Amino acid sequence: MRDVAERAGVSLKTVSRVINAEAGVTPATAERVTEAIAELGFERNDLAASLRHGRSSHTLGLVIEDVANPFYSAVAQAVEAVARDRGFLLITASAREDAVRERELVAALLRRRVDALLIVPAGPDHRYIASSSRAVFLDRPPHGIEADTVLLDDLGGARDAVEHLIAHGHTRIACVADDAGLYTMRERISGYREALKKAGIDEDPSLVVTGNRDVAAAQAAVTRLLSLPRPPTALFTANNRNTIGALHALRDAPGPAALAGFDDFELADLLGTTVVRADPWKLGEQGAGLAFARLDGDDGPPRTVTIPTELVPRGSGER
Amino acid sequence: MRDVAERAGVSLKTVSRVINAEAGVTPATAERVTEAIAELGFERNDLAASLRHGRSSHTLGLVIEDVANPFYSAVAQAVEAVARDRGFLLITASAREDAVRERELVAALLRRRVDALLIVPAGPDHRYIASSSRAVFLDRPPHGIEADTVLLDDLGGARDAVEHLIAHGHTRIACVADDAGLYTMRERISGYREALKKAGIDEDPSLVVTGNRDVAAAQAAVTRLLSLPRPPTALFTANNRNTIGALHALRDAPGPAALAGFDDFELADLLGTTVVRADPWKLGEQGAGLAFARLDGDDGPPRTVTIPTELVPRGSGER
DNA sequence: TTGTAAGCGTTATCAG
DNA sequence: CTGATAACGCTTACAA
Repeated sequence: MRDVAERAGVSLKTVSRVINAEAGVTPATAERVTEAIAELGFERNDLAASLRHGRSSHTLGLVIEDVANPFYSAVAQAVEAVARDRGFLLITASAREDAVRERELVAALLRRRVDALLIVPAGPDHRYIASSSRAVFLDRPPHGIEADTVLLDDLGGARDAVEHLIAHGHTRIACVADDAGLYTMRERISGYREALKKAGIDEDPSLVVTGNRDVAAAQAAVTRLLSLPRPPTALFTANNRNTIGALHALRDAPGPAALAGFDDFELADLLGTTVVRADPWKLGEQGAGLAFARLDGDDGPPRTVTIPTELVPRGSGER
Repeated sequence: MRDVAERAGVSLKTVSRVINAEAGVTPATAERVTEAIAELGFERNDLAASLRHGRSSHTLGLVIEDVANPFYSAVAQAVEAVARDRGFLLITASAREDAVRERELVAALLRRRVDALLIVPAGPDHRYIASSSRAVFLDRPPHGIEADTVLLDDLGGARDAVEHLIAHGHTRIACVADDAGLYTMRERISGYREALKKAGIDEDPSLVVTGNRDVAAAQAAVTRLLSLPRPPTALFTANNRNTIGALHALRDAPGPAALAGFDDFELADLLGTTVVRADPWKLGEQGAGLAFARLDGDDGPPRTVTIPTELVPRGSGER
C-alpha cells in the first residue's frame, strides 16, 4: 500500500480512502491511485484490515461431524449461502464425533477470530466455549452452557414414524440407531418408545439395536434382527446411515419388512422408502440467522429453535 | 497480551515466548505467565501473529461448485483432511457454476491471504488469478494460465463405459450430459464418440442430449429419448445428476434400457447401476498434496495429475 | 534468562 | 480534500 501511495504521489490514508470508496477524494486523485493500484497489482490485506478495527474479517466458523454426510453437507451449504449473502466467508471443519478434535477445532477457529461459531457438538462438555463468544449449536444442544440452539423435532418425528408403522398393523417394530449417547438418538428412541406405549405395545429390548455408526454396521444389525426366531415385521431406522444399511439388509432378506426411516435421502423416492423428513437446509439457515442476529446486536437470552419434521409415505412403511 | 504481561509481572516478549513454547524461560516465570493467561482467559490472536511474519495463518481456500453435490463434498472432505494433518484450516466456498461469483470468491480468499487456493474452475478465463499465488485446479483445467491441475480420466472413463454397453450388444446408445461447455462434459462426450467410432457405429445426433444441469432436467431428457420413434436401447449418463435423473425416467419407462453412468453414487450398488467410478477423495487429496508441495518449496513447472477411472459392472449395463 | 524497539498492513484520529 | 501519526496484537532482532 505504501508502494501505491508513493507511485500515486499521495499519502497512505488517501490510498485507503480510495480502496474503501470513502467520500472526500478528488476524482483526479482517485484516478491516479486507481491506476497505481492496477499497475502494481495491489491487493488489500483483509487480515490486516480486520486487525485494526477489532471486527474479525467477516468469517463464520462451522464445526460439523462430517462434510461428506449429505445431511451435514446440506447444513454447510445453507450456512454458507446465508454467510455469503452478508459478505461473510465460511471456515468448515469436521470433528468426526471426536470430542478432542472438536475442542481443537473450536480453539483454532476462535484464535482465528471468527465472528461466530456454528457447531454440531460432539463433546460431553462445552463450558470451554467462552459464553462471550458467539456460538450457535446445531442439531444437538450444548452441555454446561446456555447458548442459541437449533434442533430438529427428533422425538416428534420418530414418534410419527413409528405410529405410522403401528397404524399399518405392525406390533413387532425394531429400532435401529446410531450411538445411544448422541442426543438425537436418545430423543428418537424416546419417540419410538412413546409411540409403542401409546399403542399399548410392550417394548421388546432385543429389537432395539444402537451403536451403528455407519452403513455397514447398520446392515449387519438389521440382518441379525431379521434372522431372529421371531423377527420384527417393521423397522424404524433412526438416521440416514441406518436407513441405507437397512435397505441393503432387506434386499438380501428372506422375508419382507416394513421400513420407516428418520432423514430423507437422495433416491428415497425412487426406492419407495417412507421417511420422516427434517430439512437440513433449514437447520443451517436458522442457525446462521441466529448468529447474525447476535452480530447485529441482539443480546436477549439464548434462544432454541426447533425445526418441524414431516412424514413422507412412499410405500415401504405402508405394507 | 499486554494485560497478561502486566499481571505476571513480565514483559510482552516473555508472554510470547511462553505461548509459543520457546526455549529460554525459567519454569517459575513460565508458571506465572501460564496462570495469568488462565485467569484472564487470554487467547492468542492468530490473525495478528500471521500478519507479523508474512505467512498467512495456515489456511487453504477451496472454491467448489456446490458443497451439497456428493462428488464435491467428498473432494472437500479430502482436502480438509489433508489440510488438517498439516494444521491448516479450510475456507470452502461454492461458486455454483457462476463465473462472476467465482471471481469474487477467489478475490475474497486471496485478500484473506490463504496460503493456497484449490479451485474447480467455472469461468472462461483465469488469468486474473495471479500466477504468483499458489493455485491448484481441480476437475477442470485452467484457461489462460499454467498451473497445477488434477483431472479425472474423463475421456477414458466414458469410452470404457460406452464400450461396455457396445460389448453387450447395444448400438443405439444415447449420451445424456450436463452443459457441453464444461470441460468434463466435452471430454466425456469425446469418449462416447470414440467408443462409437471404434465400433464402427454412426453417431445419431438426436441421441446426444446436453445441458441437463439437475436431476429433473436429466429425467425429462431421458423420458423424451425413450419416447422417440426409435428409442435408444442403452444410455450413457455423463455425471451423477444425469444418472439419477435417468434412473427416475427408467422407472416410469415403457421398455427397459441398459444404463452406464459416469460417477459412482451412494446406493448405486443397491440399485444395480453400472458406473465408471472416479474417486473424488483422490482428486481432493492429490490437489491438496500439490498445494502443500508448493508451500514446501517445490518450484518446478506446473504439473498435471490424472486420476484413473474404474468400470464397476452392477447389472444395469449388462442387459 | 529477560526486555526494548521496531515493524507487519491496514484504519482512525485529528490536524493542515 | 489531504496527510502525519498512532494504534490493532503479535513476532523478530538485538540488547541487557
